This record gives sequence, structure tokens and C-alpha cells, in this order.
Amino acid sequence: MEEELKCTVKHQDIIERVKTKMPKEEILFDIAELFKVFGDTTRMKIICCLFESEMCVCDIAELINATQSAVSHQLRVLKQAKLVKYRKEGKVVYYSLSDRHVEIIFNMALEHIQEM
Amino acid sequence: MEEELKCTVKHQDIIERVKTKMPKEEILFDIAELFKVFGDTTRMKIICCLFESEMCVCDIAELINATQSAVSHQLRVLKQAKLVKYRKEGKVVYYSLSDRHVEIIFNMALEHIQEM
DNA sequence: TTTTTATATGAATAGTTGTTCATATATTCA
DNA sequence: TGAATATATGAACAACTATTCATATAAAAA
Repeated sequence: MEEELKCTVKHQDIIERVKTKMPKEEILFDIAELFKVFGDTTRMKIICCLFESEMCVCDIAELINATQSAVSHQLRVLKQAKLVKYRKEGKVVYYSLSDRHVEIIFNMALEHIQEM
Repeated sequence: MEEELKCTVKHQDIIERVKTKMPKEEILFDIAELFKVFGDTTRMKIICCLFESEMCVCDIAELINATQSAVSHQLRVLKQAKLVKYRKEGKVVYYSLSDRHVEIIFNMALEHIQEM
């Protein structure tokens, strides 16, 4: 790891400054994990469904044209990331977004995409 | 795909409404691709370095404790996603963020993380 | 109680991705 | 020109991930 690096540029002042301002390793990891969850088309579609209203699993599956199983697996990922919450009504489970951040983050990305 | 789905809940009114408001497949794909780029710790670290100032490859490598090769590969990914730009000065290449959206998206995620 | 329906989940598999290693390219310096 | 330095890149490999298939669970309906 060190041996391979022969570069000697090292703007030491900048390096020091950045080092102090850089978020902790653990926070960077968590943020990357969060973005990883957004980084899948199926999950992105599910999230978009939920912008409108809460929705049950089989409606989501129909809407995004995926199997019930695939949707259920991905909802679990979203649930673990605390991006969605759910309520049960008999045998039907209704999912919804857990907070407004999701939509804000989505819109920022959309804006970035559309400017390119 | 269809045969496995026996669910018959189908709130047809909601399905129709969501269908019309849902962004196009292609846009959702692009957004997911963008988030995928954010969804890696190494790239996240590189991005954080660049919040402060432009920086050359070997300084980034030293700062985040990664090999020159790994950093270079990931800078390529960031470049393809148009998240970073670069300028050459002799044999040294200085990378910087291509726009302010990156920081906004990052901060939204940070906020979300810290509320959980 | 048996059947049907809605959802969840484990295992297997195929596809993707990040790192490393070796090497290529390009620029500077002696 | 030749050596050293900064960066880029292709190939190989290991690790991870999303889907499918089969099946489990749980609630409702018959």
C-alpha cells in the first residue's frame, strides 16, 4: 500500500486542513450505505411509487412490473435503511416513506441529472 | 412474472395516478446510476477531499490511505458521472468537484443519517 | 377446518463491482 | 537521451447483490 506510492507531490498544508475537516470514517461509511440503497432501479421505482401515497406490496409489484418476491426483498432493504415504514391491515401490508428527506434527496439528484 | 402474482388487492385509482406521475424509466435509471456512484466509501472519501479544494491524485491517495491505482480507477467513475472535473499541470492532474449539487446531496444524506 | 390470498424469506445463481498487480503513457529532470 | 515521477488502464479475482424459485407464515374466506 505504501511502497507502491512513489508520488511526492504532497501539498502538506492542504492535506492537513482536509484531514481535520473530513467526517469520521464511520459517518462516511453510513452515508455510502445510504446511497447504495438509492442506487438500484427497482428500489428507486418503489420509492417513486411511495411519493404519491402509501401502497401495498402487490400494487407496487404490479405498478413497477416486478415479482412480489423481488419487491418484498427490496422493501426489506428499504426498511433496514429506515427509508420506509409500514402498517398491517389484515393480511395486507401498506408501505410508506418514513420521512421527507427521501424526496429531497431524490429531487436533488433529478436536478443534477437534468443539468447534464 | 405475471403468473406468480396472485394478489388482487389493486387500488386501481391509486395505481393510475402514480403511473402518470412516475418519472420515465430512463430517468429513474440515470438517478439510480448517480446514487450508485455515491454508494462507495472510497468515492465518498474522494468527494469529501474535494469539498475543501482541488487536489492531485497522489495527495488524495495519501489522504484516504488508498493506492494510487484504486484512486485513479474511482476518479474515472466520478469523471464519467460528471461529478468531478480536472486540469493538468505538467504531469500532475488536479481534480475538483464539477458543481455544487454534490455537496448539497451529501449534506442531505448526512442530515438523514444524523436523525436516525 | 380447509383453501385461498398477501407477504416474507432462505438458498442458489448470475451479474456486477472494487481492488490489486502489472504495465502503459506522458511529462520533467539530469 | 535516459531515468524518474504522476497518472491511467487492462486483466484477474474476490466480494457483494438482485432476482428467481420454492416454500413458510399469517390472515381471511369458504
